[in-house]
Amino acid sequence: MPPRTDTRERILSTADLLMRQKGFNGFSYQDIAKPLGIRNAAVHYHFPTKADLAAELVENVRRMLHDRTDDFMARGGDARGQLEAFIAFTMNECACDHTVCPVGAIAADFFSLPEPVQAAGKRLVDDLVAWMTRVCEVGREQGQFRFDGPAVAKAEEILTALQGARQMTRFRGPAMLRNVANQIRRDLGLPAARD
Amino acid sequence: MPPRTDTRERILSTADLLMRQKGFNGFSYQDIAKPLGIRNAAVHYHFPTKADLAAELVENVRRMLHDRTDDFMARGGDARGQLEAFIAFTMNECACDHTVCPVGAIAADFFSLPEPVQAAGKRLVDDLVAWMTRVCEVGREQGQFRFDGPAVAKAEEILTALQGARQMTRFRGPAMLRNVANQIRRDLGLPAARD
DNA sequence: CGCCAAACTGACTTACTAGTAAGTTAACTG
DNA sequence: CAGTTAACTTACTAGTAAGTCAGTTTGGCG
Repeated sequence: MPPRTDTRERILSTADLLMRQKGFNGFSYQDIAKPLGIRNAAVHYHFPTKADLAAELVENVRRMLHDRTDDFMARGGDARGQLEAFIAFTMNECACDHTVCPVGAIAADFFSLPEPVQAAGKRLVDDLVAWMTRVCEVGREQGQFRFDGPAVAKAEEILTALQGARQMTRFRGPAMLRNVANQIRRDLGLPAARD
Repeated sequence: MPPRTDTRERILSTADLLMRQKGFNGFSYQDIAKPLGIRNAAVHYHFPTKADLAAELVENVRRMLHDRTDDFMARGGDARGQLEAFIAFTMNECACDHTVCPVGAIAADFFSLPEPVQAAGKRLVDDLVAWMTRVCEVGREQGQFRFDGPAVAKAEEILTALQGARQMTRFRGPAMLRNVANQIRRDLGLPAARD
């Protein structure tokens, strides 16, 4: 049965935005409660500690990634389509609300994070790398992508470049992310998108 | 004349480490003062606000970069040597103290930062991109590097990949940064370093 | 209707935050 | 030697952080 209110979901979505805009240590339970018109304690009712909240946020992203990619992981498919969808997703989120990805949001503050949040981040990154590695493998086998070296290294390069670009966009504006996305395409032998 | 104590320098170096390990919002004046055996107020004496401290940290990095690269910026030189030195510097810092670069440290928390710190970050990123763009230009002209597209896009890709890799290393271990560095080399037509 | 439990509120604690103000020490300076 | 100043300490404020707990509202159910 559905919950009687959607408060829990609204807390998650508010916290998600705050964490990706300001980092794990850059927002408080007050910052979540105020715009939702609820009290501090209501947030604690749903998420006893901040670690619970952040870990669930990261885990949700991992589940979403899993849902979107498990078909490709199992049966393969259009590698270029997977890559372009990820780039588009990244650019869209970045343009909409100037957020970084959750990995970037917790990576910088890593050594000030509670252990469960660190662990959730590790699981997400492992899944991301596994998926992108498969995308690179399949893309090269099918002749869509051209690159030297192991697929995992190429995958890690693509992911880290996009993550870094999304962060640096805050200093240099959206052109940077477009440039990096295009360079990733060129390196793979794909045509760059027009700016 | 030299200052009568080195407290100011020791504050800077302690804060630098803390900020790059835990992020701007992940450490306090207490965290600086305690290991130095001084009081909270002594830190405020040298750096009235946390923004003053962080902005100076970032500005110091920019000056260091400038000092190390102004000869190359003015007269050109060995592009591959510049790139390799930067990769080595990045890998060394990362391995020593598990820090991210100052850009990464403040990028994630960007929208919770005081304006002077944001501005200092922008200046540093602008200088970094200008330098790496020149490295890519010179490297391609001299036939050391091979890549398609504008040099600035390649430069941004290299910088963002290294920054992202240095962060993700926290989740995946040092192999990730080595992989990314090698993939950057391969993409440029350079031989990968042995692991 | 009355009961129960989920979903809160109000009021609170404890700990820590950045920052300040006034006083102290010790080295240099005239 | 007296005065000045840099470099602090001690003691503090006001605000905010996460987290707790006892009580209240609200909707569903027998």
